[in-house]
Parts: sequence; structure tokens; C-alpha cells
Amino acid sequence: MGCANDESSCTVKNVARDSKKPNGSASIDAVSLAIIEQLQEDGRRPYAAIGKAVGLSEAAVRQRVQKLLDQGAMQIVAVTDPLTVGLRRQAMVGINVEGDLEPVADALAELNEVEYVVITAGSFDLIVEIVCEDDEHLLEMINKRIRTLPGVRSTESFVYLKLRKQTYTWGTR
Amino acid sequence: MGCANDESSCTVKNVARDSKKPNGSASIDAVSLAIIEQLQEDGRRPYAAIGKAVGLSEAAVRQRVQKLLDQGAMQIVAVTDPLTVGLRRQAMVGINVEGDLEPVADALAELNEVEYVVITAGSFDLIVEIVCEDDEHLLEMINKRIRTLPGVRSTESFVYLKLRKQTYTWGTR
DNA sequence: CTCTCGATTGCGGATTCCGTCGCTTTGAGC
DNA sequence: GCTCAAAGCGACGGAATCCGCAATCGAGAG
Repeated sequence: MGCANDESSCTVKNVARDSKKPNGSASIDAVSLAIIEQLQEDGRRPYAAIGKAVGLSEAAVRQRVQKLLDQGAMQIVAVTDPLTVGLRRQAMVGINVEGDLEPVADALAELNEVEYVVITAGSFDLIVEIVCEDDEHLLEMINKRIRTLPGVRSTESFVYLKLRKQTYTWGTR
Repeated sequence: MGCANDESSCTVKNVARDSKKPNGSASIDAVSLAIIEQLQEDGRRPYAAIGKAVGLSEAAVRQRVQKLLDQGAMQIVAVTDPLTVGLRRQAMVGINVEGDLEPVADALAELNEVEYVVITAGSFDLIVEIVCEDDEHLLEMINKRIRTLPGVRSTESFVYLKLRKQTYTWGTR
């Protein structure tokens, strides 16, 4: 039983037991983190290969992945390179609002071109990221769609010159 | 989506032919876009199911997916919810630099906690997003890691209060 | 018209996925 | 200490999927 083939599996298991997180919401131990790490490298990697890497059976990996997906801790998706898809103008926009922030944030989240909406503490109330095809499109978005929203007091745009780093590997350094 | 299954394939194909992009890098027609859309919903969806949805055989879908992956237009990865993984403090940081931007951007990109590095036109030279475990960790990053980098003149932080929207569906509205 | 080249299809075998069963461990309650 | 329930894991077999390969189709050049 124990470790039939690899002693590495035992190691991993023991590490897993020790990593009790009396944390906030869900319990993600070291093994699940290792599984996530595998899927961050390749979202389509077979369960058996993941199992071999983290020291678990194929069924156990499958069960844990399903649970992670169900509880919303992780999702497996395709992400594209904006430039390759023909989206050449991106910008971060800081927004100041008068009154309640939430309805403005909701309205911004409705826009397809808006990729990212976050309420912040700082000299901007809201920060959004928008992805456009070209300058004209970008201008249209900022001028016609964002600045005309009721409650928007002012905006400041930061047009992307070069995207230097973008990762999706939170939590697994 | 809208149409049945059989003639939909023809439609998609025709649309595909018309969408010639004399663009910069690669050519992504409507069919590949539809495939990407499928994989944005579920990165592990079987090729046969995707083929049925976009009007292509399983082998053709597989080939196109492989090509999209090879040319770097798309990647299939697991993304996690930062809060669930125990990362509770995020911030956007605007940075002003004296001298060459690139080495500073490179140094920032080296940091594990830095998720996003972009060179912008606007009142900030650089904008980065950082993901931390708690306030102490965040303070350490900004104060010890970022502000001490040679060339960094000043920083302004925007701590996240609420992440309202975050999508990965570029290019496929 | 013919030829070439890239994309697509169909097919068979290896692999993987998925439901299920039984075992072990853990923790709560008496 | 004992029992019981629940959860996690390994094993197994059938169905579905993945993968490579050869043949086919269609568009464009000569």
C-alpha cells in the first residue's frame, strides 16, 4: 500500500498533512496547490500525469480538481494574446465618481470592452482596464461610453505602450 | 449558436474565408475564434464537442487548437481565485521612473508577487498589479522591493477594495 | 487543365476519462 | 474505549476521448 512505486509520493503526502490552514474560506492544502500548479502549466494535462507528479492516483486528482472547480477556487480556461486577436489598443483608466460607487462599477462591468473593474482606495475610486481594436475604438469607449455614465466625475487614461508581464499563477510561486 | 448544425458549418466557413486580416502577425479566422470561445467556457471541453459546435471534425479542431497553442495566440491554463488561495491584499501601483523604463520594468517583472507589468503613456510611466497575502506583505513589497529599485522616483498605490469584474474573453464578444 | 500545397476528414489503436466499489483514516458522540 | 458516519483514496472496467496517419478535397499558380 503506502508508496508502491515512488517514495516521492510519501513525501508529498506528509507535507500535505502538515499544511493545515485554519484560514478564511476554503481549505487548499499543499497537494491541491501542486495540482493547480500542474494545470497552470497546461490546463489539459491528463489526470494520470498530474497524479504521478503530485503523488496521487488518477481518481484522486480528478476528484480534487472537480471540487476545486465546483467551489470556484479555480477554473480552466483559454486565454488569448490580445495582439494576435487583433486588439491593439489597451488602456488602464482611473475614474472618479460622485455618490455611490457600486452602480457605476456595475455599469462599467456591463461593457464588453471592459476587461477588469476594481473599486480602490486611493486617488481613483475605480480602475478599469479596456481592450480595443484601435485608437478610434478606444476614444469612442472613453468618451462616449465611460465619461457619459451618470456619476462619473472625471477619468484619467493610461494607454498601454508595452505589456511586459502578465501571469495567471497566483498562489503558486 | 443560433442556427442548426449542418448549414451552420457552411455559414461559418464562408464567414471565415471573408475575414482576411492583412494584419501584423497571425491569421485567426472566424472558426478559430469560435473554437477559442468554446475553450474560454471550458478549457477541457473535448475536441469532438467543440467540432460539433463550430462545424468541424474532431481532428480539424485538434489541429487548429495545436496551431493556436504553438503560435502563442492562445494558452489553456488554470486560473485561481486569489481570495480562495489565501491572497487577500491586492493593489495597483503607479510608478514614475527617471531614465530608461525597461530595466525597471524588467526588475519588477522578476518579482513573484507582481502579476502584471505595463509601460504606459500618461501620468505614470509604469503600472503594476501586486498580489499579497496581507497588509504587512503588501507594505513590504511596496516599501522594500519596489521603491528601493534604482530609477524609481515615486509610487502611488491603489489598494483593492472590491474586484468587480475580471474576464479572460478577449476578442470574442 | 494539371499540379502543388494546405486544410480537412475518416479511421484504428492507445490513452484517458468516469462511475463505482471497497478500504482506510479521521473525528464526533456516547 | 468503542461505534458510527463521513471523507479521501486506490483499484478496476467500460465508454469516451485523444492521437497519428493516410486519403481526400479545394483553391490558387503555372
